[in-house]
Amino acid sequence: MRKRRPTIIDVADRAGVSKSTAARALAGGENILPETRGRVLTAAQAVGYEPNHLAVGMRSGRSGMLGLVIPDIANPFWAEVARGAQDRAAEVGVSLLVFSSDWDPQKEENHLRALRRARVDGAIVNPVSDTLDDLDRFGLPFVLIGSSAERFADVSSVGSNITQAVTLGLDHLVAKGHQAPVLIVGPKSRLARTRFLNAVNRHCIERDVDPAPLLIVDGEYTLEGGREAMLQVLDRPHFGHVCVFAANDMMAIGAMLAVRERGLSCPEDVSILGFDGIPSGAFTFPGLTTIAKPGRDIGARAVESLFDEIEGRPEHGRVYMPCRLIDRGSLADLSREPRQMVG
Amino acid sequence: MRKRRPTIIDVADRAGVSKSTAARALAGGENILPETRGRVLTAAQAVGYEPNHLAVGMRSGRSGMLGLVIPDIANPFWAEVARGAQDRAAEVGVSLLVFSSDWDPQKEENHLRALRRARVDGAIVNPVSDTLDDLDRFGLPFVLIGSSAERFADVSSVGSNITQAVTLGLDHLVAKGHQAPVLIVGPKSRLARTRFLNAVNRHCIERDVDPAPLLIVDGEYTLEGGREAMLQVLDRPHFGHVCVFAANDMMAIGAMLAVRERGLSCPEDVSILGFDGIPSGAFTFPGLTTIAKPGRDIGARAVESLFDEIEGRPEHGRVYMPCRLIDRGSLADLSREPRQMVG
DNA sequence: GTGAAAGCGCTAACAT
DNA sequence: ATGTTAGCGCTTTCAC
Repeated sequence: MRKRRPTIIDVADRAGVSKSTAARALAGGENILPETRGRVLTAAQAVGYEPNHLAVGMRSGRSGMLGLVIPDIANPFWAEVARGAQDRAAEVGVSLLVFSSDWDPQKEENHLRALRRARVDGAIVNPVSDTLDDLDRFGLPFVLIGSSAERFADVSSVGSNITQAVTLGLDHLVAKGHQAPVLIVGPKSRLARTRFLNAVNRHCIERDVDPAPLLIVDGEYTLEGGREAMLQVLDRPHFGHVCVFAANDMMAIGAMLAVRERGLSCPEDVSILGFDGIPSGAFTFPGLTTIAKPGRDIGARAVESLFDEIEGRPEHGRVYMPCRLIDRGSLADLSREPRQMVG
Repeated sequence: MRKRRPTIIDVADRAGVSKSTAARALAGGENILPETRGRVLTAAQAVGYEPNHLAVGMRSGRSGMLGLVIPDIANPFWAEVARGAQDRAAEVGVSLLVFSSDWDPQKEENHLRALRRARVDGAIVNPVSDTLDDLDRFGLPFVLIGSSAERFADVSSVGSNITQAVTLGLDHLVAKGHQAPVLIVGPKSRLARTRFLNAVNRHCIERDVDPAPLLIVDGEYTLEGGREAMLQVLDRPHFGHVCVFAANDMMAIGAMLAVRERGLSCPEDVSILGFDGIPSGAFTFPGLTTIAKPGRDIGARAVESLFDEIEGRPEHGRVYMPCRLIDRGSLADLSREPRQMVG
C-alpha cells in the first residue's frame, strides 16, 4: 500500500497555520509575515509537499498542459519540433502532451478529443486531414504548424520560410557554378509541391532568369520516389554534369542511390541538393548538402504563439522561420571549370 | 471570450435528471432505466459533453496519465519506443506525457518532478544518472527501460534480448561464410559494452568456439567513433575479407564511411553488421544489414508492465524483447567461396 | 431507479 | 496578517 501524498493541509498543520496561510506562503505573495512564510516553507520541505496540479487546474481553469499533435514522432523533423516545443514549455513550467497521428485522420481526431478531455490549455497541430472540421469545433486555443496551415485563414501558424530556403539553395547552386537544376518535387496533389515551385519561380524572376526551361520531375516524398525520379532523369538523353534540387531529403537520398545504381557518382557526375536537414543526410556518402528547416525553433515558436493565443493577446498571424544551408559534399564545385549544361 | 465547457450538470438539466443519475448513465453502470440512460446519452451528445479528466482524476485518485522519460526524443530508437508506448496507452484510454532528458541528469530530475506534480499514475524511465536516488524517492509506480535497468534490483524493467540478438547476428555471419568477426564496441565505462561482449562470449562457448582470438576495438557510440575504430582495423596488417560486427548502427555506418575513405568497398572487401535497426541504415550504400531492437514493442510492453505495477499485480520482473535481423546488403556472401581469414 | 450530499486539494473572496 | 468558507466537476455512499 502506497502511502497518501502530502497535501497543503499537512503542510499547514505542521507549520501550525491555516491552509490558506500555507497557500499564501507557498504562492510567494504579499500579506504574510516573513517568519510565518519561513515556517511554512520548512514544513513543506519536511513533508515533501508537491502541489497537486489536478486540483490547481480545477480551481484556476488552467491545467498547465499543452497538446502537440504531429503526423509522425519517428520522423526526425517532427521529433525536433517536439523537442523544441517540449523545452520551451518546460521553461515556462507547463507540460506537453505529444501525440503522433501517424497520418491517420481518425487517430488525429481521437487525439484531439483526448486533449480536450485532459483539459489542455491549448494545442499545436499539424493537421493531416484536409478539412478543419475537427479543428473549428475544437473549442480550444490552437496554433497550426507546417505548410498545411496555408489552407486556413484566421488561424495563427508557424512554419518554415520556403521562399528564403529556396533562395538560399538556388543562390548556393549558382555560386558553385551550377545552373538550371532539375527539380525533383512531390506529387501534384500536395500543397507543399505548389509552394516549393512557386518559391522557385519567384526566385528566378527576381534574379531575371526564365524559369520555364527548368526540368520538373514528380515523385512520392519517399526514398523510392526520389530514386525513381532520378532514374527518369538519368535515362533521358543528357550530357555534362547533372544538378538536382530535391524538395525533400528522403527524395534526395533516393536520388543519390539511383546515381550509384547507374554506375555514376555523386558529386563527380551528379550534384544533389536536398531540403529538410534530416540527420540521415550526414550518413550518406558523400554527405548530403541540404537546406535545414529549423524544427526545434518552429516547435519553440509555436508554443509561444500558443501562449499568446491562450492569453488572448493580439495574434501573431503566420510566422515563417528561416532555414539554413548545411554544406556536406553532394555538390560539385564547378565555379572554376568551364560551363556545363543540362539537356 | 470562449464559452464555458458543458459539465455533467448541463447534461443532467437537459435530460431532466439529477447529476448523479446522469453520472450513472454515462458510466454505463447498473441501476438505471434504459429509457433514462438513453435520454442522458442524447443530452450529452447534444450539449457536446466531454468529461473533465481533472475532476475525474481528483475524485478517483487516478489522473489517467502516464509519464515516459527517455534520453533523446530525436533519436529514432527512442522515438519508436515513445510511439509504441503512446499507442498502447491510447488503446487503454490514458494519455502519455513524454519527456526527453537529453542525457542531462538535472533535466531528468526536473521532468520526474513535473510528472509527480502532474499526478501521473506511473512512469516509464530510462535513467541517465547512475544512481537511483531520484527514483527510489520517486514515490510512484514505475518501470525501467533499456539496459541500465540491470543495475537495479527489485524493479520491473523492459529491454531488448541482447543474448538472442547476438546469437542471431553471429549465426547469420557464419551462414554467410564469415568467421571471427572484428567486434567494434563502446567505451569500457558503459554497461552496454559489457552486456554485448558477455553475450558474444556466451554464444561462442555454446557453439564450441574459442572467443579469445576475437579482435575487439573500442570507440564512442557515435558515427565518428565507428569511423575511427574501423580505420584502426584497416590500418592493421590483414588480408582477405574483413568482417565487422558493430555494437551500434551509428558506429556501423561510421565504419562504412571509413571503408570508403580507404578506397575499399563494402561488401566486396569488408562486411559490416550493425545493431539497433535505425532507419538511416536503409539510406546508406549498400544498405546496412543489422539486428533491429523492437523499440515499439518495448514501449508497448513497458506500458503493460507499468499497468501491472499500478494495479499492484505480481511484478513482471525483467522482460527481454526479441530482436530481428534486417538483411540489406552490407554482408558479402562467402558461403560458396573458399575460406577467408582475418589477420 | 433516482436524488441529495459529501468530499477529492486547492485558491480566492470574505471575515476577523 | 491570518482564519473561515465556498466551490471548481466529478463519483460515490446513503437515503428514499
